[in-house]
Amino acid sequence: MTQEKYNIKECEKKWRARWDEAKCFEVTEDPSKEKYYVLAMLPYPSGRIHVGHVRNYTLSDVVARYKKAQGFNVLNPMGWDALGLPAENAAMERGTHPADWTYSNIEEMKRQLKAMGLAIDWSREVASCDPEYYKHEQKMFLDFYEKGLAYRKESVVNWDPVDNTVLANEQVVDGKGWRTGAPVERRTLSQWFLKITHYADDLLEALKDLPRWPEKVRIMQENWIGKSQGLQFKWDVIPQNGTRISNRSEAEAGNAEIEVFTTRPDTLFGASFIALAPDHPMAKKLAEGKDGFNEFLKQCQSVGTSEEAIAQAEKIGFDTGYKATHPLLPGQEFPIYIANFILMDYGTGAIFGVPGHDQRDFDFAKKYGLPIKEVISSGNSSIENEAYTGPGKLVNSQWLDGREIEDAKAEVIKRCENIGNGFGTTQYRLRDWGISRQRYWGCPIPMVHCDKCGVVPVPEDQLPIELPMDINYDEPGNPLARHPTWKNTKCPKCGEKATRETDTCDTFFESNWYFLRYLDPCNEQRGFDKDKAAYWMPVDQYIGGIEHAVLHLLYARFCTRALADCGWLDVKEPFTGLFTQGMVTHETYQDEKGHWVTPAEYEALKDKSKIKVGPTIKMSKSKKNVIDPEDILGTYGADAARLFILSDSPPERDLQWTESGIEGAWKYINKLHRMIMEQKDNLPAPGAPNPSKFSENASKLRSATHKAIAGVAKSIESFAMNKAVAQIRELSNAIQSFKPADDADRWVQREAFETLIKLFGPMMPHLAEELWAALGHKTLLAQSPWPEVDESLLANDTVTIGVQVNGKMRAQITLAPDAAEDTAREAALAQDNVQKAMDGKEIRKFIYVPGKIVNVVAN
RNA sequence: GCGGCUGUGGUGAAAUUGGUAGACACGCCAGAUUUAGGUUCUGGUGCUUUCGGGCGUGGGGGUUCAAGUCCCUCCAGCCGCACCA
Repeated sequence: MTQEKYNIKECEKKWRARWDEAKCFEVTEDPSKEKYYVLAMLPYPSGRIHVGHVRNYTLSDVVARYKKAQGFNVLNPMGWDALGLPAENAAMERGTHPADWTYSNIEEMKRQLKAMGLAIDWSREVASCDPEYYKHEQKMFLDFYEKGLAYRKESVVNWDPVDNTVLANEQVVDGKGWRTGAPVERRTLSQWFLKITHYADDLLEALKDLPRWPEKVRIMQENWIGKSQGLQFKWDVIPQNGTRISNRSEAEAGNAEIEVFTTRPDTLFGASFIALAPDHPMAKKLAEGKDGFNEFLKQCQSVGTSEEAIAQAEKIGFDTGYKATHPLLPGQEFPIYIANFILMDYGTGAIFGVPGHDQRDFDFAKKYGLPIKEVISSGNSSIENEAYTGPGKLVNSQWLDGREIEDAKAEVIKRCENIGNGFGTTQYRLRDWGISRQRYWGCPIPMVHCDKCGVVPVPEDQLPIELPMDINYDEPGNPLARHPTWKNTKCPKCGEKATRETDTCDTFFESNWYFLRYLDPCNEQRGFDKDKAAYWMPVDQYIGGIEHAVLHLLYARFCTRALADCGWLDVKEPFTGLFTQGMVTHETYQDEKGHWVTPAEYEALKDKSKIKVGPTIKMSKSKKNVIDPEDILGTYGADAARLFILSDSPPERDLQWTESGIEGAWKYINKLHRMIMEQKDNLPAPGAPNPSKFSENASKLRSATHKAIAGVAKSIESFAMNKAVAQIRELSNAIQSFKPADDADRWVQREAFETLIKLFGPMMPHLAEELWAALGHKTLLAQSPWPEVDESLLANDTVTIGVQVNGKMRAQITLAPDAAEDTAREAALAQDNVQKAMDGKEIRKFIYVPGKIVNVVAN
């Protein structure tokens, strides 16, 4: 028998055109409706969409369409994170202009995304490389500068020698550039910084108010911010000749004190040495010219660059010969070392070593023969072989003896404060965000350098500072800096000749606020209107990859706070809900020679026996285990791709892309189409009155239908899309096995069909529209509400429960859900298997949980 | 080293507050349709068995009438951070 086949390509195209005509997904602020802001992380326009994009945007689309059906005013926008290095690399390789490359990529990717049938308000599309976009970013920077949230300082920076630019701390992974993988070098440069540390505590504390964020991401941010509380105080340096450093030699030495930070002030009496970071300013002063110092410094630098290598490296130190004292430890002198395990970046770059209770100090003390004192004891703890860091009470500590650790900490801080040397303080691991990049394809930093006036901000009315279009990549380095005229300008203050800042912003700046630009994308005067932000913000559901757990998500949280402080909006926490999707993985294939083979090549092979099938791993170009979404959309259509992505694997977990999986989805789509097309002409008209009397089978189907409504809604809301798909398939199975006998049955069949269509609408929107129309509806399903649940149909008349004897399942009985215990007992004991298992033994206990279980305890 | 997550059939996975483990699929087996393959439809499919049963959620132990779920302990894999004082 020939079937009327579902013409996927034409139907999908048709419905996308209909949605466009009806402007289905274009929204405006509507105070009468509750808003819902769905945000998917915006793509970088690399040229082609990849399967990760398809997963991301399918998820956001299901949420958007579902919430819209629920009656929310849903904003679901899309844009392009369009500044960045790949454009420049492409420009160098192909001789095109980064702008041309970027805009043609955007066009291509937009076409691909549109083929997915996403419920996006494209009228709000933004591209961050548009001067109309970065103009507002420049204004933002000026406001930050005004508020002291942007500043310039000379600092040691991470230099990526391949990309020829600076990297933020967050962009250095294992001592290597996050993009290039090249070992980063240390350079001293004058750089622009954003004062993210100003918000360190708020960024940390507010994580507690983000219950709809994954725990994992909150922990990662918490660790990144790295708050620790302790005492900062000073030790006096004694010169080698035994007398205190005089004022004159103090001036020579620069300082006669060493300031340290500790989280364990309680262990003060366990101190046995002072240690400075090799790049500590005092280190040079105390050790310069001494025998072996230069060799020591060299040794410090020879350690590998990876974090792990640094952490595992042997602890080495250099004895300066100087000693230090502290007023709370009268009569004691402590040697001052320079040690490779002390970081200049953290705390004060100096510590006092307590070998008994810090493993690093312990290792160091062992090596250099320094005293190891026990000052904390739990009674059975020991510092014989390793440092003791557990709980206990203070010992060998004079006026602290017997105290609890926390108590002792407070006491030492108090005494230091009393003698005017030191204070309780908080340290953060978080550093300010260095945003200067020595690249062309970024947002120009709107600053001018004037010989007379110094650094002068560009006046707002001169914005945007646009990138020049006539650039070349004939030589390495920043094309902006060597452009013949661009940087020449006049000082806004004195009118004399001046030079523009030629550094551009880190491209993470653009993604700091794009979700705000979506709210008001055509506003020329301001980045966005405050009232619009008041309506739409915060983002209700943000969806994207885990790789942005720290970088982007922390920067965006910072930026929203900074903007709030500059009066741009009143919300300071941008994303109330966050969902991080898993990766898309695929099997790997290698031929006899070990060359990687693509899945498409593998499928096309007649003889697959010579191919070695390797592990399923994240799709990567180098392993060639990549699926091109374009092929999938072309072959199976958008709905099949979307369905497959939502089926089986929970969205937070990795998704294994398989040929059989996508085929299965495609078959199901055809099955649904066939099922409804075969029956549609037998059904009553849309909106026919409820016959109110139903056969038993029809009642069962109604019950299944309404259970599915409640079940699918719950699953979607908890991001269990795989379960939602399973519930939809369960309903369609029930419908398929239902054989209508009369008009009432056919009414029920229509109800079930229509419900089914509405339930899979968010997932397979094209098919849903097609079938919705086939059932005689003139309206768009995309504009129809979610079906209502008839609660009375959710309860079962009877329920089948298990009967256990001594905890082992022996039989099943069917009862009313609220059947009395006597009824249950009678039914249970009437079962042959139950009698057999009881083997004539006496009933000691009879447990009956209505609707759940019977357990007969007999012995 | 520290922190987190995960471990359930051949595979992806389900399983309210502890209450019939394996829903829904993929694959596989058998049958029907088809010239054949594919599609489609029907049935079966945790392992094992002497067909009575027995055993099953990474291993071991515990609590309970009852444990994938709670507690203790060990193991494996993945991810993040890593000399942070």
